[in-house]
Amino acid sequence: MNKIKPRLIRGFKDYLPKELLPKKALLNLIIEIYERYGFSPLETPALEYKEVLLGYGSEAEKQIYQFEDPEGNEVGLRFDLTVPLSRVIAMYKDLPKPFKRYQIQPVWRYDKPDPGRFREFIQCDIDIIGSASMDADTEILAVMYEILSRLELNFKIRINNRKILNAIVIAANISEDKTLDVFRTIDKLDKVGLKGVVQLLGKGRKDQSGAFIPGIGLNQIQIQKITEFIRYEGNNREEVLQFLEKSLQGVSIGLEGIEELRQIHKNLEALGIKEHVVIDPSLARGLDYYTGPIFEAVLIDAPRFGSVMGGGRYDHLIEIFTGEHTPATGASIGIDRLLAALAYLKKIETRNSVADVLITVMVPEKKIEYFKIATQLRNAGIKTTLYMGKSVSISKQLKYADRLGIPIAVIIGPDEFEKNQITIKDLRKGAVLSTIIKERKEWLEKKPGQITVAKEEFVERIKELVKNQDGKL
RNA sequence: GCCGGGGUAGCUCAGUGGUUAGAGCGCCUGACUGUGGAUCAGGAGGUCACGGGUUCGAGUCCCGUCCCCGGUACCA
Repeated sequence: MNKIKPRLIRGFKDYLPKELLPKKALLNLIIEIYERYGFSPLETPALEYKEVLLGYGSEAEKQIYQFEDPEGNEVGLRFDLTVPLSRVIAMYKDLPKPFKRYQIQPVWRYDKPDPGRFREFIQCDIDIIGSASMDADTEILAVMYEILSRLELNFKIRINNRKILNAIVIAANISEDKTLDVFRTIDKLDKVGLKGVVQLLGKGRKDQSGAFIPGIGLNQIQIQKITEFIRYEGNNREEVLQFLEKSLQGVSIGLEGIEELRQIHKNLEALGIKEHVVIDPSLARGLDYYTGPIFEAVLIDAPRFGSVMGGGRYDHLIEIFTGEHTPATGASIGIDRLLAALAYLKKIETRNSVADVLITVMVPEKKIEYFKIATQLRNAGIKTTLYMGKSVSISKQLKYADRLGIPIAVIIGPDEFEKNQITIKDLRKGAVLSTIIKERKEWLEKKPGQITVAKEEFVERIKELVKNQDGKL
């Protein structure tokens, strides 16, 4: 028989329990917070009509997985969650507005896979549709702030405003068609540094591999005007606002943007959010649809992972579908990046099993008794697995628990059955001891983390042990 | 998309055109009285990415394809 060669489609990925367990824990935390802020869940189909997907323009076309379905419809996999959201807003006109929703679903993009970047990935979006108020932007920021705080991370949320960036471009006397190029270049500040940005705004630069990247071709005066803003660092939000007010006098779009940030600033003060959220005139973000405040979160202790959350206001996007002015603001969490950063910061636990308890089986004839014990633990809400392998060796079974990362083993052999007792073993304690103990005899005698208790109390004792885990995800 | 480097055991990698392709780790079995780790003894595991070519002979040289890595561009 010809074996089928097992292989994955390029850019796609399996999630084994070891990776999926922390990912699900993180998603649960995110959902809990989204809902606590009153965002309701929304799900939409993976497939949309191509016409819908291309609603925002055809630049997207080459990145969409598309095909003709058996009925002859031109369809494609969604590449983001904003397009389906817009369609929903346009289709269900009786939805009370402002409409607050979260959506956590996979999207597909046919672009080059990179380490940590796949063609199928999950987006975790929150958006508020139908509110032009800065209160909506504040709420989005508050959610981002709360998630990062709950993860006990050292983070910074940078905020800026597209109106301010537009004003800078106007103040620097740069032609309108170059606006977006300028924004994208500013967006590279973290990556290439101020010097690199200056080169890219002007003639261009050579990268590490020696390749030449052409610049935008601005003149010295224009470049200087831009750098004046992006190199500015204030001590607090108020200081940055005053700097901007002074520098953008007379550019009305800029003053409008500053006023918006001032309102957000006041709201944040009222919420007690101060140092972690900063106004940063150098924040640009690459997307062209942003119209107002924009935000981005970075982890100070893991800067190489880049932004882990981002978003902003997009007041003109949804009207492409609705035909009427529909202001909107929102944000998205880069869950894979965030997870990678958490792993790097050693803030996630990696195990191959969800189970907290393995019940070892030494006397197969008494399997009904073992099942009853498993049931007792399960009824108490403890994730329990009963050994199902063929070995009756306790050694094998403990090794099985060890390899799966199951922290607690329950041992019931002839002695325990006779005395109506149960032995509970905390494998984490042994793991610590094993680095010290060199003699097998001593190892066996120590029986680390092991207690034998009356059957009546074993559920309670295990509950305590399960609770006693560190605060990792 | 473009430039560069790579693909040999589950993992990390050695292997000058010349016998039957190796190592370390991991895995499996056993010993050490009903206890993970350590130790000891044994074992399994390979289409040398795939296809073609050169050659008496290819893991090794050449071409193509696929995939991975680094850089760059793009990223709703």
